[in-house]
Amino acid sequence: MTAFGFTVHATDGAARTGVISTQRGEIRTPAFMPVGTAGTVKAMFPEDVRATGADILLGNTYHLMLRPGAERIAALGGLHRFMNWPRPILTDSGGYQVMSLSSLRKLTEEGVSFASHIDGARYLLTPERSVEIQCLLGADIQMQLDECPAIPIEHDKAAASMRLSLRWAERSKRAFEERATPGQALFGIVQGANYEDLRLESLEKLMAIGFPGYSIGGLAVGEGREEMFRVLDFAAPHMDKAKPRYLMGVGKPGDIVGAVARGVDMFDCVLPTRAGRHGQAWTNEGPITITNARFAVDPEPLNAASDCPASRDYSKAYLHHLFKAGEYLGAMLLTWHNLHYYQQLMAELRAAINAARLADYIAEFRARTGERIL
RNA sequence: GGAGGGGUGGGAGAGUGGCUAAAUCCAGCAGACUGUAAAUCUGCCCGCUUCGGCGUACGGUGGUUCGAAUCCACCCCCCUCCA
Repeated sequence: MTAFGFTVHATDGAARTGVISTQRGEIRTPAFMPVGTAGTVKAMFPEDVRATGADILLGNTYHLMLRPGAERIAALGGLHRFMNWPRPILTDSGGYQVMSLSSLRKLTEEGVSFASHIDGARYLLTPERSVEIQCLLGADIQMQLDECPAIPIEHDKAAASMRLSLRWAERSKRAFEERATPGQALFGIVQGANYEDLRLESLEKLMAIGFPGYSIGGLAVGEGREEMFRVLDFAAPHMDKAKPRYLMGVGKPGDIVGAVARGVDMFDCVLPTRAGRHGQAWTNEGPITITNARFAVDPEPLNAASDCPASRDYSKAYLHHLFKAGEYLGAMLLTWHNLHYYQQLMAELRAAINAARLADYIAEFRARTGERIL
């Protein structure tokens, strides 16, 4: 049994490369984790996800507890076996659904009660139950239940929310220590919206509780890139350098590049998969919408030099046609391509940090994509 | 030749006197998507526009009416059945 651990290999400014060790394998950081909410990275075979370069996937407490149910997955051998992904899995706690399903839930000190979006049945998700579910799933890295409020939010509301998440962090850790098996890890989540005093209070108290990794939650929720980077600028330097830092739910390639430069080690985002299903593809020159009329007769692939079949072996005209015709393969190919693009980006960032030339890489990235990265 | 039904915006198809530049769907054009209630959602979609409007428009012509896609007359075309 490999104990959970994190080793930093190289640094370049605030950025660093490293490896997270888990019982199911190593995670090269900075890492991008494809999102497999309901036990599948939508429109992808697990082996193809791995082939893009993913070391770890994200799964979801809320969706899996509703269907097929955490106990059933446990009875079937756990989530890894269930979805045929033998490598590490990180599970979200359901905290994001506190925001995204705000119309279907009720928040109390005890926890969150949801009316299932599937059949309306009521479920109570407490910090303890969330940990229990994540243990039943067999998640290698678990998240504490938290409240993820959208920005803008008034200071006093953000403070109350952040402190509730802190109390839930303590309860989550207690439950985790009772239940988890060796090799699993539970991360605490820093909240506090875009208020420096709240973020620092959250960080300090979370570190006092003590976690093997710290997530930054409640960003990319409406504040914009510049504001998100401002929060990272004042929060990241205070985070434990020896522990992985996970920026939850982020983001666009430009967001990731900027956050890596500020010392973030882990990311997840639905964007490459969702946008891929919706016809958007990231290229070295930035994102394109494959359904645009100009691609109808474009014989070039998305990236002729790529080692990803989806990027290299199909013309834009063909991809355009698949989307216009509503064919599944279009969504499959663009998802595949986008996931590969993201993993390629992470590999390039790691290589740049290891070579101590991240600033050059970012300048080059900005020049070719036109992205604004402060 | 007779009887009946019908011709509406790129397509399908509502509408049967004013609330109609005309529902809805599709096609088309563009945009959004950040710890996934998302193979989803939003906007545009006759022309011109200084975005307030202006012009033209529901097979054709003429008429009734303050007002017609809607009522009347004739004409043209399409479909079904009978001969």
